[in-house]
Amino acid sequence: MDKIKRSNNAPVAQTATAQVHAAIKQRILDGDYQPHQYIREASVACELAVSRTPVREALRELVSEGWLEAIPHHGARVAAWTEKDAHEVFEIRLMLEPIAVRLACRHMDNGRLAYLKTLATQMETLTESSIDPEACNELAALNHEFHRELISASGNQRLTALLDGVVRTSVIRRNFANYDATHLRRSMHHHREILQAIEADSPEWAESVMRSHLLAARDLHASFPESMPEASREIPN
Amino acid sequence: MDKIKRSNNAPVAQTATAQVHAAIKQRILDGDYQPHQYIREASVACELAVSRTPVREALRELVSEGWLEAIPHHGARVAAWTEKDAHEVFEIRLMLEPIAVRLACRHMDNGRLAYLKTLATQMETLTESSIDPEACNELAALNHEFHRELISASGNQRLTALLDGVVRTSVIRRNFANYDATHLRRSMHHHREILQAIEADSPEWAESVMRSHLLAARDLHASFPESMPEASREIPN
DNA sequence: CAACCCTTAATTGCATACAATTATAAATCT
DNA sequence: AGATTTATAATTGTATGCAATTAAGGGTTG
Repeated sequence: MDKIKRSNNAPVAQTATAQVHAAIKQRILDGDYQPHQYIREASVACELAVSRTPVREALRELVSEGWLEAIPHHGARVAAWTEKDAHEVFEIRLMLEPIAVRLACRHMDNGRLAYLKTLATQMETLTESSIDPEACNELAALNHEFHRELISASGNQRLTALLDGVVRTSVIRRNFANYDATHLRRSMHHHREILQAIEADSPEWAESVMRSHLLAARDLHASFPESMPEASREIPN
Repeated sequence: MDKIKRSNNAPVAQTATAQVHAAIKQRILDGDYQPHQYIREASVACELAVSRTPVREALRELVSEGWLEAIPHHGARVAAWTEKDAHEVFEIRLMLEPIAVRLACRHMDNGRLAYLKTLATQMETLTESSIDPEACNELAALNHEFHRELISASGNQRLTALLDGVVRTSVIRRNFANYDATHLRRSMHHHREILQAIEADSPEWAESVMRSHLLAARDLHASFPESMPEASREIPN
């Protein structure tokens, strides 16, 4: 009796607008649309065989989600990602996630904890095996799901939605291209330690580890200054 | 040589969509649209003498901003405000604003500080005079501007936008109806003390006062349990 | 009498046509 | 030749008409 889990809160591809929404987001993720490139309504409408109306609505949604930026009477273009953006996101995550984990200690239930453990195990298994691009994608997805589930346990739905938006827009390309074996192992250990702290019912411990986790990730990111030409890389954490 | 300040980042009422956006938001604020009431595209379009298209786009924007909630194939209705919502918002503000003020200490410049002082003075003047409804509106607006300007000084634009959204949706009715003279004086003192801490270049002090400020506001809010029937009141802080 | 199906009304979702605005570029004037 | 102006094309913004979906009410049937 597995409950259906929907990790992404994107609109289900039932209406045309939702389909266009998903399609454009995928193209941004895949790098088909490069930063600062304008997304023309007519082009997308033609390619996806729909009218401009659902395209317009999808673009508007993507703008409000931070994927695109709208210039009045000029259309929407892919949001570029600067070092300042990365800095801002880490600053915000450092304010929210550690305290969120602290709150999560109080509201954690066995089912969720078990799910988090399976996620951690899956990530560890992937880390130990070969590091092909496909595995990197999977690792990134699992990592996001882990963080999201942990935050969700705080019981604060607004907080979950907020962080979802903040973190999501920081992931342009889903790969761990510029990773570091040492960092990766430490990261996996952090995940385990957070779960152990929660089991030990020590909010301060869990909060502290999460803070270390994020600070380590920020440091790693700072050590890759502007290396990628077109789009920012995945930031492991 | 006053620089033009735009405290609200709402779309300027130039395009029809922006006008509809502003109009509906105002109606929500004024209580013309009550919680859980459906906003029909056709009605609004007729009343504002525009077509359904800009109405649709405005509604979609308001949904993404948290003013409305969309039910597929049923339209958008005014988001209701529960005690849980208020709790979540305070929890988030407590995570973000104190640290934001701490950061603001490092980036504060004289011009901004002077502006904050004038805001504080204006609020104090209003507090000392009579408490008519009009003064309450003005006080709430100044209070928002004060907090917003303070957070903005953190230098983190994303953080400013984030908090703007979180706080904004918590204000359904712009009044200080359920205020308390004692709280109000304490609140004004907090504002002054934060500015003094910043001038003294003491981030920890400023952060601590902001935390006290928010905790006091939360406590006040908790002491008015579900008193208002239709829409939530302004939460003074 | 209750449960089910079908019809109907209302509303949103989508497509197309047209208007308004702006960038581009050629042409003209100084 | 350089700057300015003006026409043109491309793109977004808006209006209207139609299709799809859903909720409700009346009718039918067991």
